[in-house]
Amino acid sequence: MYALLDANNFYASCEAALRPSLIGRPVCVLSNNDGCVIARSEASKAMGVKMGQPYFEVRHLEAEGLVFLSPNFTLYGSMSDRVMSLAAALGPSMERYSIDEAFVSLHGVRGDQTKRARAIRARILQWTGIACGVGIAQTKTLSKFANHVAKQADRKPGSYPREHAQVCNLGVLSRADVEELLAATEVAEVWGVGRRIGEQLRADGVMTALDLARLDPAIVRRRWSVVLERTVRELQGESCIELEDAPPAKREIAVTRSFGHPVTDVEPLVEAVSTFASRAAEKLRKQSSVAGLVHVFAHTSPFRPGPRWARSLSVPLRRPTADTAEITEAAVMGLRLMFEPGYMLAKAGVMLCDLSSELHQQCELDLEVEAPVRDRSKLMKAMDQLNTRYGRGTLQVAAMGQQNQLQAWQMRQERRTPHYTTDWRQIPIARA
DNA sequence: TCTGGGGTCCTAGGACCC
DNA sequence: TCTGGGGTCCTAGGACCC
Repeated sequence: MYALLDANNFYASCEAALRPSLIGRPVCVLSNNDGCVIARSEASKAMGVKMGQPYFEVRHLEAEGLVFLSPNFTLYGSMSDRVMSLAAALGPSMERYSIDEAFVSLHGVRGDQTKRARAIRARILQWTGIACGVGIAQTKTLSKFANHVAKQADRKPGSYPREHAQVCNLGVLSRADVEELLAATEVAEVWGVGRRIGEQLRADGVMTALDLARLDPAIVRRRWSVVLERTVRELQGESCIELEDAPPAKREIAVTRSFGHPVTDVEPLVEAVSTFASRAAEKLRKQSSVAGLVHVFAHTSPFRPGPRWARSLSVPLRRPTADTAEITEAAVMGLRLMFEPGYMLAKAGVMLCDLSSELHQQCELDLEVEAPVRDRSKLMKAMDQLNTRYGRGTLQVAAMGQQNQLQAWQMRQERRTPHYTTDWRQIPIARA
């Protein structure tokens, strides 16, 4: 059995926990640069604000008392830590699925699981001010579904039977009762069914979660995919998706942002990309990985008229590294190579790919006896510790001058190590 | 004027090899 | 004069999640 615990309107709830005057009021949290709505309190949903809706479309609702807030991701992160540490009491192992959701294995947990979940839910609400819903069932997909029922029954009277509000345990229901709940749920609400597949399913007459659960997995595999087949099996009670209590290291790391105002010149872009690369390198070191490839991209807004421009470029690193300066240098290098002036750029980003374990890297370095590189690695660790303690950006790697960067890069090419296989002059410029 | 920022997995098709 | 077939690896793109 699995439990899925999910905080209600998480970012909006965090803000209300910090400022109790917001409780019960219509509140929306906006994305970076106040671009669009990324979280809504119940009262703001009732006013018709949609998830992801641009701020300028709903701004007029301020006059009706709707409060718009810029995001405070540091706050949400620490609130998440507190909620999760309390949720961990549900069972022997837990997977943090997102900032506001966790799957908990209930394997070996005895006694009344519904009662236990209600007690823990109440504790989380009392100690953090965050309200959660809990779904309990045989598989992850069914526990997601149970969680959906728990939340809807709580806030939309009449949607599902009242007794399932806040905590819904499918494990104690009869098969007929579970099917009744599935039949009352649109197919697109099922975890793993998105907009596209949802449309196709409806076109084929599969309207509810029960319709989907009654399909033959083999046919689903042929008609759609193995992914949807797994979803069907999970809805039928066959567990196909395991709990990942020790999350695998990320296979790629991205830092990307939309700009508050369009950017047309290369220098501000270099500054932005340097910041992204630096943040990405920090994330990389946090999971003790090194990257083999730096991917940098920039593009104009897809929503605005005017000439479109979108490019990206992959820069292979001489050797896998987690060094901020080397990664930043590669990203800026790539940016300068692909940049063309005269476009209103709306977004840019840096992605680190070909990630591998730092331990593996250490072995290679020991073989090479490259002391300066090991010292740099220690320097990076010290920098991360300082920045964790005194706040992000306390200590940064100073950007080298443009000419210096080009020269340094070219010099390295000339005396490149055997690990380096690609000549940057041959890197194709990808056009998107 | 103004439209988020991350991630994952799967598949199809091309390149390459024997 | 002749132009296969199967396996593997890689990449791009699509679909999904929050």
